[in-house]
Amino acid sequence: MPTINDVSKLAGVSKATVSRVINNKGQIKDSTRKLVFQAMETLNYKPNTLAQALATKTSNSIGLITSIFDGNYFGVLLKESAKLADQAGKQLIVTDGHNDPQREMEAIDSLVARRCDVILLYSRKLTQQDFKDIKARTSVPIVVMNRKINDATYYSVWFDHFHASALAVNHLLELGHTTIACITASVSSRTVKLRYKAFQECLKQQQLILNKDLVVAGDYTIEGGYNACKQIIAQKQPFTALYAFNDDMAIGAIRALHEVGIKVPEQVSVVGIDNEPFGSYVTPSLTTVELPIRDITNAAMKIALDLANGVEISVTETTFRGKVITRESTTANSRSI
Amino acid sequence: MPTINDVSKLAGVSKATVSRVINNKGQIKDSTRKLVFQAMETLNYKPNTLAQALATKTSNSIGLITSIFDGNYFGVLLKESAKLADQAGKQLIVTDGHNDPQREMEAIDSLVARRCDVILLYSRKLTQQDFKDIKARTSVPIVVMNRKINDATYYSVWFDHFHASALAVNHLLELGHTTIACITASVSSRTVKLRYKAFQECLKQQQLILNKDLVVAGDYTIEGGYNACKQIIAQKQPFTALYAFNDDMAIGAIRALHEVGIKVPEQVSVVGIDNEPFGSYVTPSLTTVELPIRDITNAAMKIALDLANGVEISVTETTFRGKVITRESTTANSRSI
DNA sequence: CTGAAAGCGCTTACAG
DNA sequence: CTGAAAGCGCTTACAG
Repeated sequence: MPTINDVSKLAGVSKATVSRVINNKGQIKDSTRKLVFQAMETLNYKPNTLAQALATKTSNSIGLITSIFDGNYFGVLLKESAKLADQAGKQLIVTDGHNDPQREMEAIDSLVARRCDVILLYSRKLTQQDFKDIKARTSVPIVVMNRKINDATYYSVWFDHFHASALAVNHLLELGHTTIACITASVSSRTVKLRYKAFQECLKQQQLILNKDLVVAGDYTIEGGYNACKQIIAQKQPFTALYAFNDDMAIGAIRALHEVGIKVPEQVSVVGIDNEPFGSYVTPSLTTVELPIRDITNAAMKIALDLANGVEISVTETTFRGKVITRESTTANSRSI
Repeated sequence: MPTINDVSKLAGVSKATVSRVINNKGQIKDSTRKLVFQAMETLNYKPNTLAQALATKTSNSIGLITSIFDGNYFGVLLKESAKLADQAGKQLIVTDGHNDPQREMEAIDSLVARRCDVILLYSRKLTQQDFKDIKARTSVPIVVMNRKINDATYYSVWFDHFHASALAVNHLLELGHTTIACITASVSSRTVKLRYKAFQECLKQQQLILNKDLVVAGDYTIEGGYNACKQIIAQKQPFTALYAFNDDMAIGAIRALHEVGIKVPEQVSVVGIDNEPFGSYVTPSLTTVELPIRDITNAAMKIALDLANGVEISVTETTFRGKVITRESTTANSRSI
């Protein structure tokens, strides 16, 4: 690979001058600029980004830590991030947090070691204490996605998962359902806790009793939803609605109900969360809560890029809310009419 | 951020010695090693990866260029890559090729400028000539995924898309279908061409006529398949089977058929490609061709890591083949019995 | 408008 | 076993 020295020799100027034309800085005679361009051209020279980073102390890179790699949700998150990073001339370094607090910490260390300008952390497992510890170790700005952080030194962009969950549950309640089965998630994340809490509170508000036999944890996959629903059915207890913590599990549940001859939505209404694209194409089409993943990604990246460019940022917390998409899988509770 | 100099001062040794303990190279007295470790600990020192890269001329990073961000397929590709890179102590830099040859070229340049040890290129648009040009510009090893390259200086790992397509078509032919509608793809990629060619040739082999009115292009989305199928239906020409170039479009097509009262599979059999997880959970469940995306990613990453580590590699081309997964959406052609 | 020199934070022969 | 010095490929005051 040719270096700046090769270019400077061929062009017959100092490397300082070459550097200036590369970065378009300072005054340079047109004729020498031309000379340098020619030399770069014939050598097919590309400045070594690593050396530039070392000299300027900015790496022009953004680190992204995530543990989610499934579904439309993640694809949008990543495509949008890559696009925005690209537009800003930054490179995106993607790291798997393995859904484990320890590994997420290591991922941060590794991105810090690489001197990322800023880190995007889509975290599910770190505790508030962990977040404190991180700040003690590094001064690299961190934008946390999907979590609300009680610490003004963080920038966080998150979904109001309590609200999203309440939307789903209230949708069923409004349709007159009073016995609602629930497929929660086995991962113990803040998101799951908030969603479950909303489920409890919404029932409570209507003075309804939460039957724990009708609550089973899945693993966010279609199959997990299928299995969880089988377990619920095996309880042999009546229910007229089912709420799954994501669309994949809702689809699995519908399949399980279908297999034992329970009709959706005539006998059981089903609602999910995520608004996966296939939801409007399955039969029956799926009622769900849409989370604005594109918006959240854009907001997070905008903050990240501002931070990388040293722009002052005043808002440290941004909240996004979902909305119900009503389709065929939910209907009024016939038994309560 | 503390540097190696800070550590060396605090520990009272030269930075050469610090470097040695960091990299565990050469002989070091236990006592001084301890001293250095202590200093690193109290300063919370992390070596600057960029400086290391500059000094050693290896960046310990792998570039990945892709244009696909949808579906399970991409999630597996990315998760697997991230995991393997991580295990090997490499970082993964992800770049969007924007499904455009020009942009893919720029993406390569940018990864080369960052001195990636090796580049993984999931390309859909570059021509054989483009591949030649790239080689003239850079000596960074490139592993091409999803394409067969007629150039031994490349390493390529690809699906036999002709074969996969033939599997789908022959599956329908074996069930006695003779008039088969086809939802192809509007993107003009090598993959699409190969799949269409297989469609043509399989029909030809059975001396069947290909009715072009029954061939419509979609855009790989569910909605695209839905619209394409509407167009096909609007032709008012009989067909007993439909082959879509991916599962998403197949699902959309089933929905369109459903809406006009055409029963799947009783009146029309439908087959897709990809084996998306939801395929076994929709109604009717979807017959499809599974492409071993996990295998192909592993193979590509293994080659990439070997290249990064200077291991000699003898195989420059690896081919993977899919297999039919038969489910409910296809059945024997009743009219031909 | 341009060059010589110092510096970014590491590694690695070379000497001892 | 350890240190001084040169070098990786850039940038950027400083001088002229």
